[in-house]
Amino acid sequence: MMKKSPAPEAVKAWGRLMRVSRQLVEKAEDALKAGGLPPLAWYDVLHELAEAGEGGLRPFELIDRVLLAQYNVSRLLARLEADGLVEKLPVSDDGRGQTVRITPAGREMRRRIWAVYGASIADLIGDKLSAKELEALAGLLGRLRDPPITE
Amino acid sequence: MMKKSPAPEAVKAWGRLMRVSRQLVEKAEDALKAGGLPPLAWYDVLHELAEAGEGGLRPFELIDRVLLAQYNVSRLLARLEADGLVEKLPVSDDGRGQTVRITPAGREMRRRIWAVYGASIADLIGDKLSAKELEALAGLLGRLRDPPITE
DNA sequence: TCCCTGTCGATGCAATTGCATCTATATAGA
DNA sequence: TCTATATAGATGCAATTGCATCGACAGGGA
Repeated sequence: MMKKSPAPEAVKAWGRLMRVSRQLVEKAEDALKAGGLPPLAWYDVLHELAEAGEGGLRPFELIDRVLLAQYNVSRLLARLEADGLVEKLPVSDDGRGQTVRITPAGREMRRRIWAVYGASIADLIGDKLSAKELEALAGLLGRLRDPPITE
Repeated sequence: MMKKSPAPEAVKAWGRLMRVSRQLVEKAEDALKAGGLPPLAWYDVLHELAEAGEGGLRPFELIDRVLLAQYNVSRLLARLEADGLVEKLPVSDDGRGQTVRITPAGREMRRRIWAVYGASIADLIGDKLSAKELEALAGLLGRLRDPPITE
């Protein structure tokens, strides 16, 4: 079995991607912490649930949207529920499952997190690249996604 | 105090960056795990130490290179030492500190990890973008770094 | 109907991480 | 010199994460 060697350009881009993404996440998380707000993962889940609307989402649907492991979603939802940010509803046609819906308090929390998170995004990347460059970046990253996005 | 709102292009690029980087890290880590190899962080440290050569590095120098918290470096080095991959030497002119040097076994481990890690890089990004595109990506990411790289 | 297999979501336990703090040494200033 | 402050690195403890598994229900086939 033959193992590939990556091109030098690939190694360089990989290194940058790893370092930059970690730096950015860390700074965004720090900003939230400084504001007494919960971690980014909370935002991601609240965001998805807010987009899903009144119908809510099944936990397993959340899993691939937010890219978290099943047990992490399970525990994160338990915390969100304990804080009154989401509610779990039994689902009629599947006795195993449940539907998770965002509450008004959850929407408010999402808004508060966004005030800080959005500002971080503006600071960390919005101010550093032009609109064209940001689109170019998004385009390149889209092709690395799984599944890839071919715009 | 006025909070900025990010441009839509910035939000889109941010979202892609977050999702793609997590996906890629996860896949690379999975490949290592499947090969019975230690996590990426081990590679990063062994790599820096290998580059540093016989002189080794002080733990605090490692901290900003690998972007890990001080306590994580401390514990990671303890594990690497327990596995015989690095050795800690007292440093003459500073009684608080130590110098960490990679051992032959450490170099060998680095080589083994790279066989898998490098192949992941080739698969995950080398095969998806051209050399020109990879350079463009690295260039854009470099400007997001702290400190930014202006090539 | 009764398995058998698959999926949904939760959880016990071990490993890892984060936070705060500690010890030891260095350095600067009175 | 003596004291105060800063830096290097380690570590106790709590919170989080990963892994494996579990219990409950669904769906299909005999």
